[in-house]
Amino acid sequence: MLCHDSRVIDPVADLHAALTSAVVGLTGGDVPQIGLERPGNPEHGDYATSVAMRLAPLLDKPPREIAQELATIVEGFPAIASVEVAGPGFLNLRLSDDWYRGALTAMLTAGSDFGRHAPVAGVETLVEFVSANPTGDLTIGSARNAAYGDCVSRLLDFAGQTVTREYYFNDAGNQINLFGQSVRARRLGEEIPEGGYPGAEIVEVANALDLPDDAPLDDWTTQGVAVMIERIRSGLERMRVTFDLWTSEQTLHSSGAVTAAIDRARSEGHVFEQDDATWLRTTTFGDDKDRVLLKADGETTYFAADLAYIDLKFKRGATRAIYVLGADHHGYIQRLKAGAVCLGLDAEAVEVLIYQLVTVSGERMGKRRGNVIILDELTEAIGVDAARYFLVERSHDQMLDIDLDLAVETSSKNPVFYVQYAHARCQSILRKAAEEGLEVAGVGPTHVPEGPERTLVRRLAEWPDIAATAADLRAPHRIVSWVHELAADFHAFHHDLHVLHEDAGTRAFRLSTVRATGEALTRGLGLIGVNAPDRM
RNA sequence: GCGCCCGUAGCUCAGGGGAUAGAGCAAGAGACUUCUAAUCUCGAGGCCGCAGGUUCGAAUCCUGCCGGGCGCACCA
Repeated sequence: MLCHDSRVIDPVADLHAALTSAVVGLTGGDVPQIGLERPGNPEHGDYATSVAMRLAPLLDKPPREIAQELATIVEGFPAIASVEVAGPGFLNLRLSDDWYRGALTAMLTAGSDFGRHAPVAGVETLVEFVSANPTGDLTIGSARNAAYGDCVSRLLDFAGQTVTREYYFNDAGNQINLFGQSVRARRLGEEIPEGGYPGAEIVEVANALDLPDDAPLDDWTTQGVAVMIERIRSGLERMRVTFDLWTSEQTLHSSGAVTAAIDRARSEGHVFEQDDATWLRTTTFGDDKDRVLLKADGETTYFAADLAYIDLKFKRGATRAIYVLGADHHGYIQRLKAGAVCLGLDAEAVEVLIYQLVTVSGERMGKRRGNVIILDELTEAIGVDAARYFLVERSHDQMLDIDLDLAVETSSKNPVFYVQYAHARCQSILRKAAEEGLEVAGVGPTHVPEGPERTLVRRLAEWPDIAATAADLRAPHRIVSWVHELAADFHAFHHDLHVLHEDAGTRAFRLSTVRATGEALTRGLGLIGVNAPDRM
């Protein structure tokens, strides 16, 4: 596990801390990285550490000898039932009943906050995502952006950061002009212009507008954008993705922010004139080529607005600006970072997350390919829960193929049902316990035998580390994997053990485990925006 | 040509320095008098793309190659 902040309630971190104190006892201060992990092989204990091997060069002693000395110290800890030196110098730890009961009590006490980090002062993270131009409905690619960006936001929030979610939309320039012309053409029954937008949604937008046929193009454009933005917003909301801020590119121009940003970069000495255009010397800071800010015709480029927008993000108080972009935009990373430095900002505070492209049943989607799959179609076809689950099931670094035939299938092949069903089962047991008056308060003093109960509690105790690591790595798919493993452990537990046992002590521990599992599934699924139903 | 991502079981993938590399699906064999069998159990399946290097230890880190995807605008 990684060593995370100890302000989180975390039974495993407590173990880590105990081990650290033992190491300090040996070295007198120096502490190497202490790896503490759950071995795959049960013979290697509940947890194992390789710290003795890392300590060997430091103390100039054989690893097994160091492991033996550590074992003697650690053996006395109440959380530890037994210690064993194994292999080249591993320390295999077996946890005591005490630890299992304590861990379960701790997670039930923390409830939905188990694993949540206390607010970190001075960290204001701005996550800008989706940001698709309002010239059409959101495609499957934007759906991945929405799901991924939203999950990253939830993860960072859970990790104690103050998160603001922002949608930036382009409502100026050529593409938007074409959009406005397309809307008007659709309404008047004329041919859409060359390079215009042929999508069916343009017709719907056109028909929603209350404009006379001879209204100026600007009106068609402005009102068309407003309607399109609302379509996008409500679609995202149905997908449980909401934003704190909607920022228009137009306002950056009209407020003078774009001009101000160019002036600022100029005063920092990074602007130059060439071929009648105004350029930003981004190559000074690692970009492939310099970028134009003002074209020869005097128009600003999209990048000029980007520059103003970066400036705005930090002026509003963000300490970190995260961008979520598709792989086809990876070339923007250096450009954005270099742009920030040209404004006197810190490149490290600009973080660009790239997700790989999405295909549907093996085919790449494109607005000009005529085979577009829209976000709304996806959620209607397979439901919001399944859509969100599948969209973040794989690493964002990995290409994603959504097999619509498979995704539509509502069988046990579908992992989201498997996980949700585990939660429904938990609730079912808890309902029955309540109905029959079999509820018991607390974890109880019972001995916890080796078996599914211990396996399940160990899994549950991983949560704070899983959540913190997923946030650090911006990797919501780790939450998905974990939740699936938890469901599997629970199904096995449920199959092997009768929870509403006649012995009150046994019942107390098992009921507590079921409660903790139900909460963990709700919490974990919540971080990926998937519901945990009480009945199925 | 340059840059980013990927290459692990038949398929889709997990695995961010540790012991015998994991999961789902597919294919095979079993388990329902039960708090939901929408479940569980067991077996089979692998030059971790190739070659070097770092390390006590590499699927993991470094370098080079091979293969696939995506980019490289005074477009947005």
